[in-house]
Amino acid sequence: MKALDAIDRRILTMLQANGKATNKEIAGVLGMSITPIYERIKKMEEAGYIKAYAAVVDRDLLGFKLVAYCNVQLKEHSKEYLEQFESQIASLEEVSECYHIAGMFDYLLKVHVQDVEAYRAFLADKLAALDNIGNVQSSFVMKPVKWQLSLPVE
Amino acid sequence: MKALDAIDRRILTMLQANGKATNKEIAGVLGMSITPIYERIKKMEEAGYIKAYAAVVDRDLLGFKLVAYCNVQLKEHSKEYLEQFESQIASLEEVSECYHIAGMFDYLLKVHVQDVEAYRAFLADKLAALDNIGNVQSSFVMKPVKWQLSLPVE
DNA sequence: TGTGAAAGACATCGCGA
DNA sequence: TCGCGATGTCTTTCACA
Repeated sequence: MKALDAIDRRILTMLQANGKATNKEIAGVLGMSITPIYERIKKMEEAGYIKAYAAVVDRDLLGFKLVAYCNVQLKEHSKEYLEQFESQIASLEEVSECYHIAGMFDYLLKVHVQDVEAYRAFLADKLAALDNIGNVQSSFVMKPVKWQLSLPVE
Repeated sequence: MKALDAIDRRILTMLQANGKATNKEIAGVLGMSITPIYERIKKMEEAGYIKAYAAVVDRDLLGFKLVAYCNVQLKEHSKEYLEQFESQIASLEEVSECYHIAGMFDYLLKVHVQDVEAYRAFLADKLAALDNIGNVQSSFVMKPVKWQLSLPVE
């Protein structure tokens, strides 16, 4: 697929804001008929520009009262150790995101738990249970100031 | 709305994985008919358990080659300064997430930009242009190890 | 590429158990 | 609360400009 044009990008913006927007709605806003909208979306899905559609749930209502970002420094940095750590971390359900980062730490984890006690249990029983964990520094989210899934594609 | 039961949670799991899953598909998996699925989803939408539906786009394909987490320490911490910083940050399109955190810094920003130069420009022209910015420490994402939007609701 | 129309699938809403 | 059936809407495809 070629690069996206302005129309594709406007469609993406609308779908990021509302994944259930109908082709008809989009066509109406863009002043086009339904078919080209349908075909453009299909192509962007096939080309991977649109990776998925998802329902966004409310963390608080579902009882995940505590979100923490957890910076981790490993002791050993050989390839085997990194791969081992990554596969172990990926299997922890509390960890929704994990990045290998460049900076003062090796990995950054985003952790969702019910409360502070659950976070303590996560650190003590799961994270610290892994070999090779060096320094760990946690930041607790007190207030989300901004959260948007969408990227400014236009 | 009362608390979610096991069926609601299974529905949420499916919708988090695929926001376009049809009621028919879900009904089939859960061994129920379409109507109760439809009504349960409707109730979860109205009660706010489901906040939105969104298309998930591919950052890399769209040219956002650099993701950075940026820890910010402010100089002044009076209410007015915090509110001013938050409203200014929220208007920056590079910032997809911003949290007021407890820990070694005051705020954590997630920043999406095209490349390192764009990040430098963001820091120099936008972030540093704000009053009241003290210490700033950035971590660059080298490799996403795990990324999931969904929460383990079951 | 885009438009318009037609067929099929789905969401939505009564009614009954 | 759930299951079934009717209706309107959307998706999907096809012929054509």
